[in-house]
Amino acid sequence: MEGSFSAAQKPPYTGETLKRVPVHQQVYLQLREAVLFGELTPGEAVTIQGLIERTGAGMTPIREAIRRLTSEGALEFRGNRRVLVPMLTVDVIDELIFLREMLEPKLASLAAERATQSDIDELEALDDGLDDAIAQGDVGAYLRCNHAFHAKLYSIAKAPILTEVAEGLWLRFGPSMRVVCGRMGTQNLPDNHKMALDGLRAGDGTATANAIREDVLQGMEQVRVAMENAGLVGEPIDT
Amino acid sequence: MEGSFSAAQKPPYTGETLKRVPVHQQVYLQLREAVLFGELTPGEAVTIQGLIERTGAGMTPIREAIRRLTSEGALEFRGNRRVLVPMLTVDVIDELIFLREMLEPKLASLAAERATQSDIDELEALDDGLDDAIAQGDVGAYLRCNHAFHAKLYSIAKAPILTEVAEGLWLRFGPSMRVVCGRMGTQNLPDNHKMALDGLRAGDGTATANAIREDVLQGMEQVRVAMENAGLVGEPIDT
DNA sequence: GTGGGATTAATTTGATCAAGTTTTTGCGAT
DNA sequence: ATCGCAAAAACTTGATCAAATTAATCCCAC
Repeated sequence: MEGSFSAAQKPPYTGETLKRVPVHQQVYLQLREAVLFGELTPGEAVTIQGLIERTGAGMTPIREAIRRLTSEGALEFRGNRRVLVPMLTVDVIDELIFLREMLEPKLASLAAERATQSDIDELEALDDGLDDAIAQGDVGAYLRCNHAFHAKLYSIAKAPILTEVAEGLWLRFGPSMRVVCGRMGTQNLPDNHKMALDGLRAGDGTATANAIREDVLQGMEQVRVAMENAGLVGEPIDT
Repeated sequence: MEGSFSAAQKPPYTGETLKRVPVHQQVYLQLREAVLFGELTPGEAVTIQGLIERTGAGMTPIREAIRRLTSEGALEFRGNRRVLVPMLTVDVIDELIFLREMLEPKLASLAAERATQSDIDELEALDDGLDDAIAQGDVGAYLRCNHAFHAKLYSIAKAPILTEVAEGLWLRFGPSMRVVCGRMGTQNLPDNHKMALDGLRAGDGTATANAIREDVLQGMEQVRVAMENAGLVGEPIDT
Protein backbone atom coordinates (compact mmCIF):
# COMPACT_ATOMS: atom_id res chain seq x y z
CA MET A 1 0.00 0.00 0.00
CA GLU A 2 0.92 3.62 -0.53
CA GLY A 3 3.43 2.71 -3.16
CA SER A 4 2.60 5.74 -5.24
CA PHE A 5 4.57 8.25 -3.25
CA SER A 6 7.93 8.16 -1.60
CA ALA A 7 8.16 9.74 1.82
CA ALA A 8 9.70 13.19 2.02
CA GLN A 9 13.30 12.67 2.96
CA LYS A 10 16.01 15.14 3.66
CA PRO A 11 19.50 14.21 2.51
CA PRO A 12 21.59 13.85 5.71
CA TYR A 13 24.48 15.88 4.45
CA THR A 14 26.66 15.72 1.39
CA GLY A 15 29.91 17.59 1.22
CA GLU A 16 28.74 19.63 -1.74
CA THR A 17 26.57 22.69 -1.45
CA LEU A 18 23.41 20.82 -2.30
CA LYS A 19 20.19 22.52 -3.31
CA ARG A 20 17.82 21.74 -0.49
CA VAL A 21 14.41 21.18 -2.00
CA PRO A 22 11.61 22.40 0.29
CA VAL A 23 9.02 19.85 1.28
CA HIS A 24 6.17 21.84 -0.22
CA GLN A 25 7.90 21.66 -3.57
CA GLN A 26 8.61 17.95 -3.25
CA VAL A 27 4.96 17.33 -2.56
CA TYR A 28 4.01 19.58 -5.45
CA LEU A 29 6.24 17.70 -7.85
CA GLN A 30 5.01 14.31 -6.69
CA LEU A 31 1.37 15.30 -6.98
CA ARG A 32 1.99 16.90 -10.34
CA GLU A 33 3.53 13.72 -11.68
CA ALA A 34 0.65 11.70 -10.31
CA VAL A 35 -1.88 13.88 -12.09
CA LEU A 36 0.09 14.18 -15.28
CA PHE A 37 0.51 10.48 -15.85
CA GLY A 38 -2.83 9.25 -14.69
CA GLU A 39 -1.91 7.79 -11.31
CA LEU A 40 -5.00 9.59 -10.07
CA THR A 41 -8.27 8.85 -11.83
CA PRO A 42 -10.67 11.61 -12.89
CA GLY A 43 -13.27 12.27 -10.25
CA GLU A 44 -11.09 10.91 -7.47
CA ALA A 45 -11.16 13.01 -4.30
CA VAL A 46 -7.90 14.43 -2.97
CA THR A 47 -7.90 15.06 0.76
CA ILE A 48 -5.33 16.85 2.85
CA GLN A 49 -5.40 14.14 5.47
CA GLY A 50 -4.85 11.45 2.88
CA LEU A 51 -1.80 13.23 1.51
CA ILE A 52 -0.40 13.68 5.01
CA GLU A 53 -0.57 9.93 5.52
CA ARG A 54 0.77 9.12 2.07
CA THR A 55 3.69 11.54 2.04
CA GLY A 56 4.47 11.87 5.73
CA ALA A 57 4.72 15.61 5.30
CA GLY A 58 3.14 18.22 7.52
CA MET A 59 -0.10 20.01 6.83
CA THR A 60 1.13 23.38 5.62
CA PRO A 61 3.33 22.14 2.76
CA ILE A 62 0.51 19.88 1.59
CA ARG A 63 -1.85 22.82 1.54
CA GLU A 64 0.56 24.87 -0.50
CA ALA A 65 0.98 22.11 -3.04
CA ILE A 66 -2.76 21.67 -3.39
CA ARG A 67 -3.36 25.39 -3.87
CA ARG A 68 -0.69 25.48 -6.51
CA LEU A 69 -2.06 22.53 -8.44
CA THR A 70 -5.56 23.93 -8.17
CA SER A 71 -4.43 27.20 -9.71
CA GLU A 72 -2.86 25.29 -12.57
CA GLY A 73 -6.02 23.32 -13.31
CA ALA A 74 -4.55 20.00 -12.21
CA LEU A 75 -7.06 19.81 -9.37
CA GLU A 76 -10.53 21.20 -9.09
CA PHE A 77 -11.99 22.96 -6.09
CA ARG A 78 -15.57 21.77 -5.80
CA GLY A 79 -17.36 23.98 -3.32
CA ASN A 80 -17.69 22.23 -0.02
CA ARG A 81 -14.04 21.93 0.88
CA ARG A 82 -13.75 19.10 -1.57
CA VAL A 83 -10.86 18.88 -3.98
CA LEU A 84 -10.87 16.31 -6.75
CA VAL A 85 -9.20 15.36 -9.98
CA PRO A 86 -11.19 17.11 -12.71
CA MET A 87 -13.35 15.20 -15.16
CA LEU A 88 -13.35 16.49 -18.70
CA THR A 89 -16.43 18.00 -20.27
CA VAL A 90 -16.89 18.02 -24.04
CA ASP A 91 -16.85 21.81 -23.94
CA VAL A 92 -13.59 21.82 -22.03
CA ILE A 93 -12.03 19.43 -24.55
CA ASP A 94 -12.90 21.86 -27.32
CA GLU A 95 -11.20 24.67 -25.43
CA LEU A 96 -8.12 22.55 -24.87
CA ILE A 97 -7.99 21.70 -28.56
CA PHE A 98 -8.24 25.37 -29.50
CA LEU A 99 -5.44 26.35 -27.14
CA ARG A 100 -3.11 23.53 -28.05
CA GLU A 101 -3.65 24.17 -31.75
CA MET A 102 -2.55 27.75 -31.15
CA LEU A 103 0.33 27.12 -28.80
CA GLU A 104 2.08 23.97 -29.91
CA PRO A 105 2.78 25.01 -33.51
CA LYS A 106 4.04 28.39 -32.32
CA LEU A 107 6.39 26.74 -29.83
CA ALA A 108 7.50 24.23 -32.43
CA SER A 109 8.28 27.01 -34.86
CA LEU A 110 10.35 28.87 -32.29
CA ALA A 111 12.14 25.65 -31.43
CA ALA A 112 13.02 25.07 -35.08
CA GLU A 113 14.72 28.44 -35.19
CA ARG A 114 16.79 27.81 -32.08
CA ALA A 115 17.47 24.07 -31.97
CA THR A 116 21.08 22.93 -31.81
CA GLN A 117 22.35 19.55 -32.96
CA SER A 118 22.45 18.18 -29.43
CA ASP A 119 18.86 19.33 -28.93
CA ILE A 120 17.82 17.35 -31.98
CA ASP A 121 19.78 14.30 -30.80
CA GLU A 122 17.98 14.43 -27.48
CA LEU A 123 14.61 14.70 -29.18
CA GLU A 124 15.43 11.69 -31.34
CA ALA A 125 16.30 9.68 -28.26
CA LEU A 126 12.99 10.60 -26.68
CA ASP A 127 11.13 9.60 -29.82
CA ASP A 128 12.94 6.26 -29.87
CA GLY A 129 11.70 5.71 -26.35
CA LEU A 130 8.22 6.50 -27.60
CA ASP A 131 8.50 3.84 -30.31
CA ASP A 132 9.61 1.26 -27.76
CA ALA A 133 6.72 2.12 -25.49
CA ILE A 134 4.23 1.70 -28.32
CA ALA A 135 5.81 -1.59 -29.40
CA GLN A 136 5.71 -2.97 -25.87
CA GLY A 137 2.24 -1.66 -25.14
CA ASP A 138 3.49 0.29 -22.11
CA VAL A 139 0.93 3.02 -21.62
CA GLY A 140 2.77 4.72 -18.77
CA ALA A 141 6.01 4.92 -20.74
CA TYR A 142 4.13 6.24 -23.76
CA LEU A 143 2.61 9.05 -21.73
CA ARG A 144 5.93 10.00 -20.16
CA CYS A 145 7.90 9.91 -23.41
CA ASN A 146 5.26 11.82 -25.30
CA HIS A 147 5.19 14.53 -22.67
CA ALA A 148 8.98 14.61 -22.46
CA PHE A 149 9.23 15.13 -26.22
CA HIS A 150 6.89 18.10 -26.21
CA ALA A 151 8.42 19.51 -23.02
CA LYS A 152 11.84 19.38 -24.62
CA LEU A 153 10.47 21.31 -27.58
CA TYR A 154 9.16 23.93 -25.16
CA SER A 155 12.51 24.30 -23.47
CA ILE A 156 14.22 24.79 -26.83
CA ALA A 157 11.70 27.45 -27.82
CA LYS A 158 12.71 29.61 -24.83
CA ALA A 159 9.27 31.16 -24.40
CA PRO A 160 8.51 30.92 -20.67
CA ILE A 161 4.94 32.18 -20.72
CA LEU A 162 3.82 30.05 -23.65
CA THR A 163 5.52 27.09 -22.03
CA GLU A 164 3.77 27.64 -18.73
CA VAL A 165 0.37 27.80 -20.39
CA ALA A 166 1.08 24.74 -22.53
CA GLU A 167 2.23 22.72 -19.52
CA GLY A 168 -0.95 23.73 -17.73
CA LEU A 169 -2.99 22.20 -20.52
CA TRP A 170 -1.22 18.86 -20.10
CA LEU A 171 -2.28 18.83 -16.48
CA ARG A 172 -5.89 19.19 -17.51
CA PHE A 173 -6.11 16.29 -19.93
CA GLY A 174 -3.51 14.07 -18.26
CA PRO A 175 -5.78 11.99 -16.04
CA SER A 176 -8.30 11.34 -18.82
CA MET A 177 -5.48 10.51 -21.23
CA ARG A 178 -4.49 7.58 -19.07
CA VAL A 179 -8.02 6.23 -19.05
CA VAL A 180 -8.37 6.63 -22.81
CA CYS A 181 -5.06 4.93 -23.58
CA GLY A 182 -5.81 2.16 -21.14
CA ARG A 183 -8.93 1.32 -23.14
CA MET A 184 -7.43 1.55 -26.59
CA GLY A 185 -3.98 0.13 -26.08
CA THR A 186 -0.93 1.81 -27.59
CA GLN A 187 -1.27 0.57 -31.17
CA ASN A 188 -3.47 3.34 -32.54
CA LEU A 189 -1.71 6.17 -30.76
CA PRO A 190 -0.31 8.96 -32.91
CA ASP A 191 3.38 9.63 -33.46
CA ASN A 192 3.93 12.43 -35.91
CA HIS A 193 7.22 13.31 -34.33
CA LYS A 194 9.27 11.91 -37.21
CA MET A 195 8.03 14.61 -39.52
CA ALA A 196 8.63 17.25 -36.87
CA LEU A 197 12.20 16.05 -36.53
CA ASP A 198 12.68 16.43 -40.27
CA GLY A 199 11.53 20.02 -40.00
CA LEU A 200 13.86 20.69 -37.08
CA ARG A 201 16.87 19.28 -38.92
CA ALA A 202 16.08 21.53 -41.87
CA GLY A 203 15.52 24.51 -39.59
CA ASP A 204 12.11 24.87 -41.23
CA GLY A 205 9.80 26.47 -38.71
CA THR A 206 6.66 26.16 -40.80
CA ALA A 207 7.16 22.48 -41.54
CA THR A 208 7.85 21.72 -37.89
CA ALA A 209 4.80 23.68 -36.82
CA ASN A 210 2.57 21.82 -39.26
CA ALA A 211 3.83 18.43 -38.13
CA ILE A 212 3.23 19.28 -34.49
CA ARG A 213 -0.20 20.68 -35.27
CA GLU A 214 -1.10 17.41 -36.92
CA ASP A 215 0.22 15.45 -33.97
CA VAL A 216 -1.73 17.52 -31.48
CA LEU A 217 -5.00 17.50 -33.39
CA GLN A 218 -4.82 13.78 -33.99
CA GLY A 219 -4.15 13.04 -30.35
CA MET A 220 -6.80 15.37 -28.97
CA GLU A 221 -9.40 14.16 -31.42
CA GLN A 222 -8.77 10.62 -30.29
CA VAL A 223 -9.31 11.69 -26.71
CA ARG A 224 -12.55 13.37 -27.67
CA VAL A 225 -14.13 10.43 -29.45
CA ALA A 226 -12.89 7.95 -26.86
CA MET A 227 -14.47 10.02 -24.11
CA GLU A 228 -17.75 10.36 -25.91
CA ASN A 229 -17.91 6.61 -26.46
CA ALA A 230 -16.94 5.71 -22.94
CA GLY A 231 -19.23 8.31 -21.40
CA LEU A 232 -16.42 9.57 -19.22
CA VAL A 233 -17.55 13.17 -19.37
CA GLY A 234 -18.30 14.81 -16.07
CA GLU A 235 -21.46 16.58 -15.12
CA PRO A 236 -21.33 20.37 -14.96
CA ILE A 237 -20.22 21.87 -11.66
CA ASP A 238 -22.97 22.15 -9.08
CA THR A 239 -22.07 25.21 -7.04
CA MET B 1 0.83 52.64 8.07
CA GLU B 2 -0.70 49.65 6.39
CA GLY B 3 -3.31 51.59 4.49
CA SER B 4 -3.26 49.27 1.51
CA PHE B 5 -5.00 46.30 3.01
CA SER B 6 -7.88 45.87 5.36
CA ALA B 7 -7.36 43.43 8.18
CA ALA B 8 -8.97 40.03 7.87
CA GLN B 9 -12.11 40.14 9.92
CA LYS B 10 -14.61 37.45 10.63
CA PRO B 11 -18.24 38.55 10.81
CA PRO B 12 -19.36 38.01 14.43
CA TYR B 13 -22.59 36.30 13.49
CA THR B 14 -25.46 37.28 11.29
CA GLY B 15 -28.75 35.49 11.43
CA GLU B 16 -28.55 34.58 7.78
CA THR B 17 -26.62 31.60 6.47
CA LEU B 18 -23.69 33.66 5.35
CA LYS B 19 -20.98 32.35 3.06
CA ARG B 20 -17.91 32.30 5.25
CA VAL B 21 -14.99 33.35 3.12
CA PRO B 22 -11.77 31.64 4.22
CA VAL B 23 -8.92 33.88 5.22
CA HIS B 24 -6.59 32.43 2.60
CA GLN B 25 -9.05 33.44 -0.09
CA GLN B 26 -9.49 36.93 1.34
CA VAL B 27 -5.75 37.40 1.29
CA TYR B 28 -5.58 35.98 -2.21
CA LEU B 29 -8.21 38.38 -3.49
CA GLN B 30 -6.60 41.38 -1.81
CA LEU B 31 -3.18 40.55 -3.18
CA ARG B 32 -4.62 39.84 -6.61
CA GLU B 33 -6.29 43.23 -6.72
CA ALA B 34 -3.10 44.88 -5.57
CA VAL B 35 -1.13 43.26 -8.38
CA LEU B 36 -3.80 43.74 -11.01
CA PHE B 37 -4.20 47.45 -10.52
CA GLY B 38 -0.63 48.40 -9.86
CA GLU B 39 -0.70 48.95 -6.11
CA LEU B 40 2.51 46.94 -6.09
CA THR B 41 5.34 48.15 -8.27
CA PRO B 42 7.33 45.78 -10.53
CA GLY B 43 10.41 44.48 -8.82
CA GLU B 44 9.00 45.04 -5.36
CA ALA B 45 9.69 42.19 -2.94
CA VAL B 46 6.75 40.43 -1.31
CA THR B 47 7.60 38.85 2.03
CA ILE B 48 5.51 36.56 4.17
CA GLN B 49 6.30 38.53 7.30
CA GLY B 50 5.32 41.77 5.63
CA LEU B 51 1.95 40.36 4.64
CA ILE B 52 1.38 39.02 8.14
CA GLU B 53 1.87 42.50 9.53
CA ARG B 54 -0.19 44.16 6.79
CA THR B 55 -3.15 41.82 6.86
CA GLY B 56 -3.08 40.56 10.42
CA ALA B 57 -3.63 37.04 9.13
CA GLY B 58 -1.71 33.95 10.16
CA MET B 59 1.17 32.46 8.27
CA THR B 60 -0.50 29.48 6.63
CA PRO B 61 -3.21 31.40 4.75
CA ILE B 62 -0.61 33.90 3.56
CA ARG B 63 1.55 31.11 2.22
CA GLU B 64 -1.35 29.60 0.33
CA ALA B 65 -2.23 32.92 -1.27
CA ILE B 66 1.36 33.52 -2.34
CA ARG B 67 1.71 30.05 -3.85
CA ARG B 68 -1.50 30.53 -5.76
CA LEU B 69 -0.51 33.88 -7.19
CA THR B 70 2.92 32.57 -8.05
CA SER B 71 1.33 29.78 -10.06
CA GLU B 72 -0.77 32.33 -11.90
CA GLY B 73 2.22 34.47 -12.83
CA ALA B 74 1.18 37.39 -10.63
CA LEU B 75 4.25 36.88 -8.47
CA GLU B 76 7.62 35.50 -9.35
CA PHE B 77 9.61 33.02 -7.30
CA ARG B 78 13.22 34.12 -7.53
CA GLY B 79 15.44 31.37 -6.18
CA ASN B 80 16.47 32.20 -2.66
CA ARG B 81 13.09 32.12 -0.99
CA ARG B 82 12.45 35.52 -2.44
CA VAL B 83 9.15 36.41 -4.03
CA LEU B 84 8.69 39.62 -5.97
CA VAL B 85 6.39 41.37 -8.39
CA PRO B 86 7.64 40.44 -11.88
CA MET B 87 9.25 42.96 -14.17
CA LEU B 88 8.41 42.65 -17.83
CA THR B 89 10.99 41.69 -20.39
CA VAL B 90 10.59 42.64 -24.04
CA ASP B 91 10.46 38.95 -24.90
CA VAL B 92 7.71 38.38 -22.36
CA ILE B 93 5.71 41.27 -23.77
CA ASP B 94 5.85 39.65 -27.20
CA GLU B 95 4.53 36.41 -25.73
CA LEU B 96 1.72 38.24 -23.99
CA ILE B 97 0.80 40.00 -27.22
CA PHE B 98 0.72 36.68 -29.08
CA LEU B 99 -1.50 35.06 -26.47
CA ARG B 100 -3.89 37.97 -26.11
CA GLU B 101 -4.21 38.29 -29.87
CA MET B 102 -5.26 34.63 -29.96
CA LEU B 103 -7.52 34.58 -26.93
CA GLU B 104 -9.37 37.85 -26.80
CA PRO B 105 -10.90 37.73 -30.30
CA LYS B 106 -11.97 34.14 -29.72
CA LEU B 107 -13.64 35.03 -26.44
CA ALA B 108 -15.23 38.09 -28.01
CA SER B 109 -16.60 35.98 -30.82
CA LEU B 110 -18.10 33.48 -28.40
CA ALA B 111 -19.55 36.34 -26.38
CA ALA B 112 -21.20 37.79 -29.47
CA GLU B 113 -23.01 34.50 -30.04
CA ARG B 114 -24.30 34.30 -26.48
CA ALA B 115 -24.83 37.88 -25.30
CA THR B 116 -28.27 38.85 -24.04
CA GLN B 117 -29.64 42.38 -24.01
CA SER B 118 -28.92 42.81 -20.32
CA ASP B 119 -25.35 41.68 -20.94
CA ILE B 120 -24.95 44.39 -23.55
CA ASP B 121 -26.50 46.98 -21.24
CA GLU B 122 -24.00 46.07 -18.55
CA LEU B 123 -21.11 46.34 -20.97
CA GLU B 124 -22.29 49.76 -22.08
CA ALA B 125 -22.39 50.90 -18.47
CA LEU B 126 -18.83 49.70 -17.96
CA ASP B 127 -17.70 51.51 -21.08
CA ASP B 128 -19.35 54.70 -19.90
CA GLY B 129 -17.35 54.39 -16.72
CA LEU B 130 -14.27 54.03 -18.88
CA ASP B 131 -15.07 57.27 -20.70
CA ASP B 132 -15.49 59.09 -17.40
CA ALA B 133 -12.18 57.76 -16.13
CA ILE B 134 -10.39 58.96 -19.25
CA ALA B 135 -12.07 62.37 -19.10
CA GLN B 136 -11.13 62.83 -15.46
CA GLY B 137 -7.63 61.47 -15.89
CA ASP B 138 -8.22 58.80 -13.21
CA VAL B 139 -5.71 56.09 -14.00
CA GLY B 140 -6.92 53.69 -11.33
CA ALA B 141 -10.51 53.90 -12.50
CA TYR B 142 -9.40 53.43 -16.09
CA LEU B 143 -7.56 50.23 -15.22
CA ARG B 144 -10.47 48.84 -13.25
CA CYS B 145 -13.11 49.69 -15.83
CA ASN B 146 -11.05 48.38 -18.70
CA HIS B 147 -10.46 45.10 -16.90
CA ALA B 148 -14.10 44.88 -15.88
CA PHE B 149 -15.21 45.30 -19.49
CA HIS B 150 -13.03 42.48 -20.75
CA ALA B 151 -13.85 40.29 -17.76
CA LYS B 152 -17.54 40.72 -18.47
CA LEU B 153 -16.92 39.62 -22.05
CA TYR B 154 -15.19 36.52 -20.72
CA SER B 155 -18.09 35.65 -18.46
CA ILE B 156 -20.52 35.97 -21.37
CA ALA B 157 -18.38 33.70 -23.53
CA LYS B 158 -18.75 30.85 -21.05
CA ALA B 159 -15.36 29.30 -21.79
CA PRO B 160 -13.78 28.63 -18.39
CA ILE B 161 -10.34 27.52 -19.55
CA LEU B 162 -9.85 30.34 -22.03
CA THR B 163 -11.05 32.76 -19.37
CA GLU B 164 -8.62 31.46 -16.80
CA VAL B 165 -5.69 31.81 -19.17
CA ALA B 166 -6.77 35.29 -20.26
CA GLU B 167 -7.15 36.46 -16.67
CA GLY B 168 -3.70 35.11 -15.93
CA LEU B 169 -2.27 37.35 -18.63
CA TRP B 170 -3.79 40.43 -17.02
CA LEU B 171 -1.94 39.59 -13.83
CA ARG B 172 1.34 39.58 -15.73
CA PHE B 173 1.10 43.01 -17.31
CA GLY B 174 -0.98 44.65 -14.56
CA PRO B 175 1.81 46.16 -12.49
CA SER B 176 3.64 47.56 -15.51
CA MET B 177 0.39 48.90 -16.92
CA ARG B 178 0.02 51.18 -13.95
CA VAL B 179 3.50 52.55 -14.38
CA VAL B 180 2.96 53.10 -18.10
CA CYS B 181 -0.36 54.88 -17.64
CA GLY B 182 1.00 56.97 -14.83
CA ARG B 183 3.62 58.36 -17.20
CA MET B 184 1.36 58.97 -20.17
CA GLY B 185 -1.84 60.12 -18.57
CA THR B 186 -5.19 58.80 -19.74
CA GLN B 187 -5.62 60.92 -22.86
CA ASN B 188 -3.90 58.64 -25.34
CA LEU B 189 -5.30 55.39 -23.98
CA PRO B 190 -7.25 53.22 -26.40
CA ASP B 191 -10.98 52.60 -26.24
CA ASN B 192 -12.16 50.49 -29.15
CA HIS B 193 -15.03 49.16 -27.13
CA LYS B 194 -17.63 51.17 -29.03
CA MET B 195 -17.03 49.16 -32.17
CA ALA B 196 -17.10 45.92 -30.19
CA LEU B 197 -20.47 46.91 -28.76
CA ASP B 198 -21.79 47.47 -32.28
CA GLY B 199 -20.72 43.96 -33.18
CA LEU B 200 -22.35 42.52 -30.07
CA ARG B 201 -25.65 44.26 -30.77
CA ALA B 202 -25.62 42.83 -34.30
CA GLY B 203 -24.66 39.40 -33.04
CA ASP B 204 -21.72 39.56 -35.42
CA GLY B 205 -18.95 37.44 -33.97
CA THR B 206 -16.36 38.34 -36.58
CA ALA B 207 -16.89 42.08 -36.24
CA THR B 208 -16.71 41.89 -32.46
CA ALA B 209 -13.56 39.80 -32.62
CA ASN B 210 -11.88 42.26 -34.96
CA ALA B 211 -12.75 45.22 -32.76
CA ILE B 212 -11.37 43.51 -29.68
CA ARG B 213 -8.25 42.44 -31.52
CA GLU B 214 -7.64 46.05 -32.48
CA ASP B 215 -8.21 47.16 -28.89
CA VAL B 216 -5.81 44.59 -27.51
CA LEU B 217 -3.07 45.18 -30.05
CA GLN B 218 -3.27 48.92 -29.63
CA GLY B 219 -3.07 48.69 -25.85
CA MET B 220 -0.26 46.17 -25.75
CA GLU B 221 1.77 48.03 -28.34
CA GLN B 222 1.53 51.14 -26.24
CA VAL B 223 2.82 49.23 -23.26
CA ARG B 224 5.72 47.94 -25.30
CA VAL B 225 6.95 51.27 -26.60
CA ALA B 226 6.40 52.96 -23.25
CA MET B 227 8.50 50.32 -21.54
CA GLU B 228 11.27 50.53 -24.07
CA ASN B 229 11.42 54.29 -23.65
CA ALA B 230 11.30 54.22 -19.89
CA GLY B 231 13.78 51.36 -19.60
CA LEU B 232 11.53 49.51 -17.21
CA VAL B 233 12.47 46.09 -18.50
CA GLY B 234 13.88 43.66 -15.99
CA GLU B 235 17.07 41.69 -16.27
CA PRO B 236 16.70 37.98 -17.04
CA ILE B 237 16.27 35.64 -14.10
CA ASP B 238 19.50 34.51 -12.49
CA THR B 239 18.79 31.05 -11.11
C1' DG C 1 -43.62 -5.39 16.08
C1' DT C 2 -41.29 -3.53 12.24
C1' DG C 3 -39.81 -0.13 8.97
C1' DG C 4 -38.76 4.54 7.75
C1' DG C 5 -37.55 9.17 8.50
C1' DA C 6 -35.54 12.62 11.16
C1' DT C 7 -32.71 14.29 14.79
C1' DT C 8 -28.57 13.93 17.24
C1' DA C 9 -24.03 12.08 18.42
C1' DA C 10 -19.41 10.88 16.73
C1' DT C 11 -15.79 10.70 13.57
C1' DT C 12 -13.46 12.74 9.97
C1' DT C 13 -11.68 16.69 7.48
C1' DG C 14 -10.48 21.44 6.86
C1' DA C 15 -8.83 26.05 8.61
C1' DT C 16 -6.05 28.77 11.44
C1' DC C 17 -2.55 29.79 14.56
C1' DA C 18 1.67 29.68 17.42
C1' DA C 19 6.08 27.69 18.46
C1' DG C 20 10.40 25.42 17.14
C1' DT C 21 13.95 24.65 13.58
C1' DT C 22 16.75 25.83 9.77
C1' DT C 23 18.58 29.00 6.56
C1' DT C 24 19.84 33.28 4.89
C1' DT C 25 21.45 37.77 5.35
C1' DG C 26 23.52 41.75 7.22
C1' DC C 27 26.80 43.84 10.16
C1' DG C 28 30.98 44.18 12.60
C1' DA C 29 35.57 42.93 13.84
C1' DT C 30 39.95 41.20 12.59
C1' DA D 1 38.25 41.66 2.15
C1' DT D 2 36.91 37.65 4.87
C1' DC D 3 35.24 35.25 8.63
C1' DG D 4 32.01 34.93 12.20
C1' DC D 5 28.22 36.20 14.95
C1' DA D 6 23.61 37.89 15.40
C1' DA D 7 19.03 39.00 13.78
C1' DA D 8 15.37 38.21 10.70
C1' DA D 9 12.80 35.55 7.63
C1' DA D 10 11.23 31.23 5.84
C1' DC D 11 10.06 26.34 6.53
C1' DT D 12 7.94 22.76 9.06
C1' DT D 13 5.36 20.72 12.53
C1' DG D 14 1.83 19.95 15.93
C1' DA D 15 -2.11 21.51 18.32
C1' DT D 16 -6.61 23.55 18.48
C1' DC D 17 -11.04 24.86 16.75
C1' DA D 18 -14.90 24.72 13.53
C1' DA D 19 -17.60 22.52 9.97
C1' DA D 20 -19.37 18.58 7.54
C1' DT D 21 -20.26 14.05 6.61
C1' DT D 22 -21.39 9.65 8.40
C1' DA D 23 -23.34 6.61 11.87
C1' DA D 24 -26.59 5.61 15.29
C1' DT D 25 -30.59 6.13 17.83
C1' DC D 26 -35.20 7.26 18.74
C1' DC D 27 -39.86 8.18 17.73
C1' DC D 28 -43.85 7.69 15.05
C1' DA D 29 -46.69 5.50 11.71
C1' DC D 30 -48.43 1.42 9.65
